Amino acid sequence: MDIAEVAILSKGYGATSIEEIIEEAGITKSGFFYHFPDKRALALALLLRYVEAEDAFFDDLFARAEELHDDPLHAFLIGLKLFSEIMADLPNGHPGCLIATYCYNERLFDGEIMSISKHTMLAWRHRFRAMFERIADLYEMEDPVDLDHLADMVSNTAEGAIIMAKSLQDPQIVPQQILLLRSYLKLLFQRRKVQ
Amino acid sequence: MDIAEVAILSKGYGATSIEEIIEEAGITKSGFFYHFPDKRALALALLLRYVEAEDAFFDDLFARAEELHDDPLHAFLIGLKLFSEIMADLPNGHPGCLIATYCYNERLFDGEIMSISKHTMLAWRHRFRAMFERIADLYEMEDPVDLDHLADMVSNTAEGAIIMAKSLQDPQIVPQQILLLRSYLKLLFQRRKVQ
DNA sequence: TGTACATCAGTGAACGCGCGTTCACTGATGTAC
DNA sequence: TGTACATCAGTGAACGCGCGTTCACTGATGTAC
Repeated sequence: MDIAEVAILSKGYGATSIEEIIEEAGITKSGFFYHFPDKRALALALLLRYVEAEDAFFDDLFARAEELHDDPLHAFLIGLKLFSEIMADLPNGHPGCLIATYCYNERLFDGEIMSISKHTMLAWRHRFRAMFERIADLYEMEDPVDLDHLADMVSNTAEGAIIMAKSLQDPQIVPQQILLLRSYLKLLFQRRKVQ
Repeated sequence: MDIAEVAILSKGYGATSIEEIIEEAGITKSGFFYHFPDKRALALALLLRYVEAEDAFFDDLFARAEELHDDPLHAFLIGLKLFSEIMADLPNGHPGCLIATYCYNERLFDGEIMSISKHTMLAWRHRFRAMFERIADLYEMEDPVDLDHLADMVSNTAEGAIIMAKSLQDPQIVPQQILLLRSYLKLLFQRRKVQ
């Protein structure tokens, strides 16, 4: 249930009881255990669903951006702009990243969930690295940095911004920080086009 | 107790029981309640202690950096370099940020704890903003960005990197991301010194 | 078309455990006179 | 210096509650012949 995701994102996994999820879902506790063998199966199902949704989101986002500009750098910059606009328009701000919650609850989970988190982060690294490689083929970097680190910086910015936004109760921090990442990439690549 | 901080950082507040804290501390449960009126008093005490330690850490760090260079930009870049080196040398990586844990457990806490988190983040913003203002007096920005956003980017980078490092089980991500922030500031300010 | 059975999508009541909290107490140390 | 009392730093046992989980069950729908 989507209700469970909201609850876990605002209270943490260990502090979210099945009781309150089913109450909001209007189901009985036995009904819950009909669908999930135990509580960690819920955690797993939520994570898989979340990862899939995020992947689809980034697929769409950068596909749209690439429609708008042929150059990989400008397409990426447009993608970040679109990303920041979407984040700015979320009525209650970004609800939180499940992977971040799970990572601050790591001792509660078995290896499987931590392994999925890890591989999701690695998949994001590869996604963005591939995009940066295409950019670096066309543009010389102003300050040579590792492309894996740069790829991680995209996830990093989002994860950090979500925490800042929650702590400061200001959802606009997410789009602001995305635009700062965009500013960095502009300065890093834009100046020198190869040949 | 410091034991409580480690436990909370790896399991979350709601999922950390007093029982396991006292077991590791070698104290009885009644002994715990002699020191703290209830569990949330522990959360509060830990947060205050954590914030004080972080503030002292940044005071020291940038004081040392300013001893090494008079120019505010170069002093800041040196500070970030030192920061990244300290993070790289932590044997088990950064244990986690209490504010981040608490923010992903927000529904468990009263307004006081969330308010302290918020004001701590604001204090960090002011700290870094003041440093960027001194830099911006001497250097023209290559891409004009809001100094509050830029100040937030420092905390943002650290918060995000801690999550990435935990998820990917690679502590070196924290220093890597700090150095990327440093790279951005170099490109943003370094090129054009005023007059 | 009717009957028999199987599966699906749950329900309701009960379980044992561990949690946060309370409370009456205790032995060691400090202070007054 | 000795005694009386006060405070400090806990202890031990018990509490009630809510949690995750189990299990025997039930009514509605689907399928076979």
